[in-house]
Amino acid sequence: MSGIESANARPRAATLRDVATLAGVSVATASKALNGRANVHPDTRRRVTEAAERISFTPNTLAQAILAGQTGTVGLLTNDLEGRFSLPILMGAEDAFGAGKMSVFLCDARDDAIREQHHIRALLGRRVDGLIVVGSNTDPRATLGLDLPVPTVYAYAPSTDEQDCSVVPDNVHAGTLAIEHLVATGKRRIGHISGDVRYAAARDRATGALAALEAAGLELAGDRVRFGDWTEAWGRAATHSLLDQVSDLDAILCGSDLIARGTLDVLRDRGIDVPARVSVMGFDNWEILTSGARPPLTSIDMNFETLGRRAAQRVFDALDGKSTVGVELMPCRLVVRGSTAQGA
Amino acid sequence: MSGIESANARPRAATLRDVATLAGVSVATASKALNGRANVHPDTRRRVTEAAERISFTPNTLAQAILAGQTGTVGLLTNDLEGRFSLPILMGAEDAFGAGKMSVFLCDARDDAIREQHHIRALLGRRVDGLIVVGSNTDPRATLGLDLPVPTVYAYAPSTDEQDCSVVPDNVHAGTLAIEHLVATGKRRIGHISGDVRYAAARDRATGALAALEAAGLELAGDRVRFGDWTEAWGRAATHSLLDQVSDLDAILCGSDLIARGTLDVLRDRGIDVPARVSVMGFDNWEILTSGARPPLTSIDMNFETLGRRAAQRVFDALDGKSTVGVELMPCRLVVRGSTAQGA
DNA sequence: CTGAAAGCGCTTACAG
DNA sequence: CTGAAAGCGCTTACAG
Repeated sequence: MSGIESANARPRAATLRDVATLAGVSVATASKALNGRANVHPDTRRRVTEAAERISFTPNTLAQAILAGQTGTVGLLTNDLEGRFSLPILMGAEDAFGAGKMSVFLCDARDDAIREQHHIRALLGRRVDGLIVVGSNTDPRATLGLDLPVPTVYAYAPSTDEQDCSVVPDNVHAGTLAIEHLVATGKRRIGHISGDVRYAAARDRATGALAALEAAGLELAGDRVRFGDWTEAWGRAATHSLLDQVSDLDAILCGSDLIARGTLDVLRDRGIDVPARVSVMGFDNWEILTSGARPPLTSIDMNFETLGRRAAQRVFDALDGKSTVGVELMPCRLVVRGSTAQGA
Repeated sequence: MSGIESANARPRAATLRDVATLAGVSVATASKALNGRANVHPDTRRRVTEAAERISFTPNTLAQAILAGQTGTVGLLTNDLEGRFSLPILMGAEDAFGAGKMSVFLCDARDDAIREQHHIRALLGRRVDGLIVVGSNTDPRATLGLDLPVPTVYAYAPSTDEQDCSVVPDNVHAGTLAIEHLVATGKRRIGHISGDVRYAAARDRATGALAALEAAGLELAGDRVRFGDWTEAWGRAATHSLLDQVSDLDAILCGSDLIARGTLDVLRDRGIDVPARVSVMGFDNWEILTSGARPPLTSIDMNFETLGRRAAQRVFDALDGKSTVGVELMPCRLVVRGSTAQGA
């Protein structure tokens, strides 16, 4: 009873040697049998497989990796606390890699350079095959350096260095898409309220929107884009000011779904029918905000999963030597709901 | 020019042998020098350190792990698409493990048992030291089995098996906290609107709320809890019905922030002052919903980071042999805002 | 203080 | 078809 084994003794996981012994073959043969190599007697293979099954043998991927020089592992370094981007991107990456082929280390750097370096070292020590870096917004971010020993792809936020590989949503095109939709539904007096002008997302969406207005031969209602911040409160304030200035306003494009919620509230307060008199749309297609709105909010989806899949694909490409550099812009997608379409 | 090296040849990462050669010592000595072992001549240590620095040597954690029998790695298996719970839990876990000490594999099973098994196998193959399983809601979920070779902690959703270790938010207490706050602010005619009754979260919060009402010598306004679904639309519908039924209603406790948003909108539509005449609160403390509300919404925070830290702690405990079983309930936290407190 | 040797769990030529 | 040997990158007794 006074044995050396403690109550918490967890049995070491079964090893290939255990399997081999149980099956009465050498480790080499066991390895070949399990890995489907040719030149193994069917009976032997069966015995080995059964032995493996019996003791729940799971090959030690670490040992395999150390030989193969590849770990089947990717590091996803995020700065996005809410997981608004990271999780969809992770899912896209998982899909692209093929279920179970690659495992993903997720670390959160919390927009802190020190913590980021820390995580990078840890990931490199674990010999990840590649790195995907997810920013907290679409502003360009400092590169991790070009001398990283593994292919690195910047997702959502591009790297400042053109030699890096970045995959970001095409916010300019998103802005264009939005205006084209409003124009197609017959709107002509369109205003634009957006978030903090210091964000590239705000500026890019506005750029696309203004270009599309010009292409349609229209002018922006309210003289200028109302930049402010990414809040409902700003959406409300700017909507009041826009309505007061432009009496024949018939649509408001909002820089985010959150801002759009503020806009919808004010229109409702002032008894203005949406979408009949003024239609509204946002960006991000954040379901929690769009689906419960009155009416449900039309929005531009940033296609995060596609983004993640593409980022993973580019890690693969680099691994295959098909390295491409520069910023790749990913298309966004219009999702129409009641705030712009009667009866939608 | 027709060499065998392809354009994409990525140099193999530096190895301890490289360092040793460069420093003119044996691999064994290099290892000791770098790992701060005693009995290494200062000069030798310096030469080795410099050599390592020079060629950016990062020790191969896989090789170390294979010897140590520990990988310093934990698997986080989630089913929470939005990352609403997973990311904060991941962050809590990262903190608990100590920055850089442990790395986390994150996989999303998407509430699919097959995919879950798939990920488990992959994680076990990678010899994670432990597993944290995050559910998509607080309903008990099927156990992964008690014969897992590594300690497993269920977070957010408890395991159905009492022999497993689970860490979940105390929704009953959350309900109590909420009512106590409303009562403390002078409210006496309190109604409760909640989400889908099939969710434990809805039932538990109601249980806590009713108990607190009784303790305060009050009755639930509106006869019964209005269970429905987790949407703003339901919040609106139920609020209308509650207001129509209870003329002297002075507070509405909503089962989630989303429902509460619906409630706030209806109160505003009907010109009822919040919080002076009717105060409102929700659960989850989802900042995107609470901070922009009119007025900002008081809510109960589920303390996800604390939950994650605790889950990680319990993985540690199990690793140390201090294995505890059963469901651990974690306290929630009241966050007061304008919807229950004048001038807050 | 230093290094040769053994070994972690696996795979891959290479003999038999 | 099978197995002994070498080796991946590292660490840890054990001699010197």
